[in-house]
Amino acid sequence: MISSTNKFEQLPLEKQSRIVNASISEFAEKDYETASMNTVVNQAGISKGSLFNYFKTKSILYDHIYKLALGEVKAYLRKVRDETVDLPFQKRLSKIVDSGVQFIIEHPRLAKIYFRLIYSADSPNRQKIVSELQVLSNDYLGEIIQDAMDRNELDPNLDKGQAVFFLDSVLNRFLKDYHEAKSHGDADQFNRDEWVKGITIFFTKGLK
Amino acid sequence: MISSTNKFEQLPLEKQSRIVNASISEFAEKDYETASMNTVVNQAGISKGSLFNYFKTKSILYDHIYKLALGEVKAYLRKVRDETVDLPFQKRLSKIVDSGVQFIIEHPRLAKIYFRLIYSADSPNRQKIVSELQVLSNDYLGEIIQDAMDRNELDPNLDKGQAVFFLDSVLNRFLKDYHEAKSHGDADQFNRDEWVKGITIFFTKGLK
DNA sequence: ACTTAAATTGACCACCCGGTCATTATTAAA
DNA sequence: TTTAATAATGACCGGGTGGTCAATTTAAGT
Repeated sequence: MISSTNKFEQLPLEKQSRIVNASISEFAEKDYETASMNTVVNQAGISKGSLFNYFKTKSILYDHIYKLALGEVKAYLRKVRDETVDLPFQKRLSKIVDSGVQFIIEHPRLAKIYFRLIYSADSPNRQKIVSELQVLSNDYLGEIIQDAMDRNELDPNLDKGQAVFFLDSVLNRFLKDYHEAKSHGDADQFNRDEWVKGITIFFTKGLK
Repeated sequence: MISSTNKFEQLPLEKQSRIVNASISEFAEKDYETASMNTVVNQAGISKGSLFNYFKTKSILYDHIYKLALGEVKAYLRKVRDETVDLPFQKRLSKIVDSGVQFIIEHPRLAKIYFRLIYSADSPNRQKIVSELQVLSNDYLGEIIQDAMDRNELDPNLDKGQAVFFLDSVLNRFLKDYHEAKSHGDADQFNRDEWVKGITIFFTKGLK
């Protein structure tokens, strides 16, 4: 079976990266429906026919790009998870937040695509993609919560599903707000350390 | 000063409601850029020229509709706030969640517009609107948290800003997921009472 | 150097968009 | 009933879209 990106992958790497770069910029700036293949083509400095030769349709190109973005996100998460296996829950949590912030700073366009994918509604196959992400997040955060429960750092009678949900809600929302504040210039209303501390305390002790 | 919706408001009510209905449906189904004035026109059974006579531009029509949606949301929130002033924090919280769920059930299209506005990126004046909403939510949840702090139901040394943020994150995410599950048919994986209980416990005691 | 195969191009297609405005239909005033 | 004012219409405009394909350039094989 021949991948549909076969032709693309056989291109010289320099050309590939020009195309990927242009696509990332376009899908970061506009949402799926509004993003324009013409813009990608012009920015990449290739002809329209070529682009449609490499990627049969717009949605196939989008697929390629979002998988790329998602791959980077996953790599980050895996890394921080593996690097913190032996740390207590609070430390782990704060490292996760930290690495999320770091990812946003290092890959602002990929972050934009990621958040657009999660929170917006018009990407193709959105339903399937989002439920895949839910499973991913469930596994990831679930593992970290389970570890903490095993070590008696969290209540062993916790409803794990709910706990994951709460964690996911707050983490994603924090990173999203951070990302938006940063891209609007008015970041640094976020004192990162203070927020990380606040989040971990909140999760362990609640608001009482 | 004459409102730009003046002409529209002088229309017979039946015609108004046909137009509003069609617009709500369209803006609920598609996001701003993708929503089509032609569709609105056809669905409402009026001519294109008329619609553009009532609302000079697409973005002015959108403005009218989103303000309408927001007004309904605010009315709901005000109502539940006033009806629960004397209740303890936990009861209040669960009533708020309940009324959110109720709103989604009663006004699914308005809910869609609301969530699209919050989480999507392409509405006109999005930045301004979102920061207005942030202020609104801050005032609303801030008041409820302050009340609880005054009554010693919550830690009086809480960082109120952070507390509001956590509350807002979890509530919005819960309602958004509930809304999506419902519109995809697979609701009732949400045991409402259990979730409401879980949320209130989480907020008061944390996960420890 | 000649031929053949493959890659690249951009003019072109049908379609849809938001918005306009001369024309027509409706209502009110005389 | 005639006239004047107002409301409603939809063909039309310029522009942009995703996608196609005959023609051309480039590369490979002999």
